Amino acid sequence: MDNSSKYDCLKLENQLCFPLYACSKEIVRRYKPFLDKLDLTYTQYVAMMVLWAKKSITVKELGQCLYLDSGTLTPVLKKLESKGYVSRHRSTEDERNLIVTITDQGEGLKDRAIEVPPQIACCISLESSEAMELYRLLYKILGGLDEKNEIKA
Amino acid sequence: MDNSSKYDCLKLENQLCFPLYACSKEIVRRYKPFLDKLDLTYTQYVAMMVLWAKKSITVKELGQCLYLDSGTLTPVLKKLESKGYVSRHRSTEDERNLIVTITDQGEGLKDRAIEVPPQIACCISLESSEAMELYRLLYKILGGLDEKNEIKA
DNA sequence: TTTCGATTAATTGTGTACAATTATTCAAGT
DNA sequence: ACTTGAATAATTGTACACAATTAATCGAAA
Repeated sequence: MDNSSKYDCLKLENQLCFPLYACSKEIVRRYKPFLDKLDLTYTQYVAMMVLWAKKSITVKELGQCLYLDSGTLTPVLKKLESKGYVSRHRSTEDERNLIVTITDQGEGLKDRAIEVPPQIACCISLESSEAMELYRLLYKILGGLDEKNEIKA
Repeated sequence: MDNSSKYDCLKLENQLCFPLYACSKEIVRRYKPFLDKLDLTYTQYVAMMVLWAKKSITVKELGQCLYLDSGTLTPVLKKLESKGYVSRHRSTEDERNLIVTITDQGEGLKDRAIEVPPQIACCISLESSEAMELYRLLYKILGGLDEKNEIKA
């Protein structure tokens, strides 16, 4: 018999966003014990990742990398500054821009941070090919969302 | 030439968790204009989804459905109660349990809520088969995480 | 040069998330 | 009945996340 109803789209198990939300949340939670050892939260950790690669970046650019705005980043970066991992200075060419620069101490964290990704990887129960496909699909969605933003912008 | 280094695992573009985190966040943000019309946040919306299906549930069970604890759910459910969408009562058999029940008004929201999923779906730039594969992969990860929890429990 | 719109961070206010703790209730065994 | 340990929700404290607003700066056009 047919149990379908017009309300089926409202069932949690028929949603795609919900497992995305739950999965993200649960994995970030798994990071905590490892990041605690570095005195970092997950948000601080991804910000440091950008800085380990770029050394120096404006808040605006960092926000574009991380999909975060200054409302979120300002307190995060102040926290990282208070821990001595980054410094914050206004650009001399354009004082509207705040430039975040990694410190030697922040650079030093890198060697301890490389222990983290393998320990997270092993709690993701996917085959390598599945992980790659998941990666592709997520960036395909993000790319689609970005496009729609550009239209607005 | 080979540019690889032992720090490659710390690059944002080599992470699987980051696009998961960003994608979840960005899609939830896309819900906002639609959920505003229902006077719901995303968390309140997923809680209502469970209640539209189950009518009545304990906070503990709801938390298991949504991967949330009472620290998050208590204020969310109090908010939904203040809006008149649910009622909250202690179980008479076991007063430790708080039972959340949907009200007629909460039930009434359902007809307006069915407008939401199609409008979100159209901003997810995936083929139907890709969406199904993404769904499968996300639940595979969630299942793996749950298993590891059960060992601890 | 003055003005005015745009850009950028910071601030404000609301609402999650979650770890840790607390308070209440239950149940099993004494 | 009493005690003790487990279970459940609520509370507390910290840290995002984001919309909306504000403040400072820049740049281009009048």
